[in-house]
Amino acid sequence: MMSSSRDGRFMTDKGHSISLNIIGKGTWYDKAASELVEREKKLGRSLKLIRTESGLGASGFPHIGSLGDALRNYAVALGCRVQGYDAELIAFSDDKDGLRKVPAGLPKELEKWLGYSVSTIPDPAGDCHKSFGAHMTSQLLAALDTSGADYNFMSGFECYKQGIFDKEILAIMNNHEKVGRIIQDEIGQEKYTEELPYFVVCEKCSRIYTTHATNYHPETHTIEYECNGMEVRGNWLEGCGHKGEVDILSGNGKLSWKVEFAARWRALDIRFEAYGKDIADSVRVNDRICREILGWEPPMHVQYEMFTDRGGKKISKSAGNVFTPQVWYRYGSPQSLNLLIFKRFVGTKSGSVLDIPQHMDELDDVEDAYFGKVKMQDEMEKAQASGLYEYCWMIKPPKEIEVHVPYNLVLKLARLAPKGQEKTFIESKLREYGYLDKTTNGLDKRIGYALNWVEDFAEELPEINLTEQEATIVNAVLVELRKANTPEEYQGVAFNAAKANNWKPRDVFPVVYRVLLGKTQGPRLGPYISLIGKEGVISEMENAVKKRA
RNA sequence: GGGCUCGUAGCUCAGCCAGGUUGAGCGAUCGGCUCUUAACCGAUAGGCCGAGGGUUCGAAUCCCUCCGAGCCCGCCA
Repeated sequence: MMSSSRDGRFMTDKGHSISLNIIGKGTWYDKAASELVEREKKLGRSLKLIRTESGLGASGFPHIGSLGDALRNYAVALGCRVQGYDAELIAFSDDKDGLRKVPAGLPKELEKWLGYSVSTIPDPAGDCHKSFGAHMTSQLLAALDTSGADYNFMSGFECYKQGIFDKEILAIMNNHEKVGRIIQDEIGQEKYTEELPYFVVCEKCSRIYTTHATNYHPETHTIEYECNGMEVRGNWLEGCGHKGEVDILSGNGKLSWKVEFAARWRALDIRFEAYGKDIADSVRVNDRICREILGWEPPMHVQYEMFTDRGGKKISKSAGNVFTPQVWYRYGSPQSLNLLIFKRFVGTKSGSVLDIPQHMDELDDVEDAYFGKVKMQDEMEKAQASGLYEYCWMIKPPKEIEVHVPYNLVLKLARLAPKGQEKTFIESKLREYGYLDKTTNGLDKRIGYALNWVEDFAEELPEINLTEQEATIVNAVLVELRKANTPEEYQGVAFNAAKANNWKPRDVFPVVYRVLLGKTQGPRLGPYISLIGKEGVISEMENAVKKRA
């Protein structure tokens, strides 16, 4: 039935028409939200508030992937809002988890805290937060704030303390044999056919990962445990030997991950959770626990690929040189990082600082689509690009377009810019190239990002080792330069030097640029010398010649 | 052993969800920007979309099989 002009190419040459309805803003998130709403309707659940969830790791520095998980889940909540439903992201901190490994970059002394809940370990950065876990979580929450997301924060530690999961804990413990069978059935892990899926905090040594819980007493809802040690990430944590019995509703422990998601989903009424493929097995188990033990249909899922660095290796929370959102924000805008995260829901993507220029430019492209600055023949294509832009701004896009300058151009100018006059130099060049004709909105920020980049990734200037002939050339240029006094005259010095000695200009310029910039190419000399100052250039050239001698 | 992703121009990738004449950036070649260069502008070259089958009026796109590359899980959380 569709054949109006706005459907463009969807009318085929043979006259077949294809129905096309753009869902929401036309992005993956709109599609997922739409499916989610349909699913909930079929299940007959309330649509008053649709909750999505992201687990916030609290045992290491949050990296780009941690933010990616939270933002993908947030975007589905946004998609629900676009459809007209109330929705929110639950940002759930896994701060009841124990410390399993000292994160790279932190002192070895922290090893004494291995096995303790991260909420009971002091903040390694000093007194800025009340615990190790709180410090790590706050980093991710800060990134979420910068990204523009809103969320409902919950602490696992507090949830256990307040008894939020009591009903679920009881249901799981009362059926722990069936739970053990499900785990074995799904992933072949036999551990929980013998043990209870609950980690007790040892009453004597206060550690959570050294205890084994074996006997459950339903009438008192207590479990017996023994602190006899456990292997954690290849290291043996020796137990203190204590034997005891605790109330599982006391908050003195936590559910194993193999069953905790399920408890969270039902207790917090979670309807959607995207997850990285590294925890695919746990999610599969939890789906069955949720359905078969808790009698509640688990949330809709989407599995996505892990972020990888340029070498294709997983970015690990505990590996060194963690690529955190804060690092990205130093060289690129929050929206450009949102774009990296949002542009594909499931596919592999690299998460490297090297991607920042590309994403800054790509954001300009989708901004053009949103503001109608580019013609797109296809309604769907246009909707997807401008929709993506809106999601990058969390559906609150700015009213005015920003200045668009290729990031690599600003970088190049930033590299060439004379010290102390970076901003003036870059701005004047960009004006010369005609980039600032329409607006300078956002220019300062862009220059700032590029300057940060150059400051942090400055390439070592290669040793300027002039040959005898090159030294002669430099000396000849020096002769001319001493006579010159205006930008116009500066511009002529290389040519005059060439003429006077019967060289070609192309023999002279590379040498001059190498002395001044360490490269064989560079900006127009006249204005550049005038910006740096004649005296500075003369002394640099003299030094280069002197070094040779 | 279980699962996932990718394979499209010399290179890096986009397009695939929701089928309708494959695009971009870089690189290459040539030209323009009143003298070299960066940048910018213009033009040209370059792809049986990994292979084979299926569905369809029509497949890079959906389904199956195979080949190749990579990742996750197979401790624990």
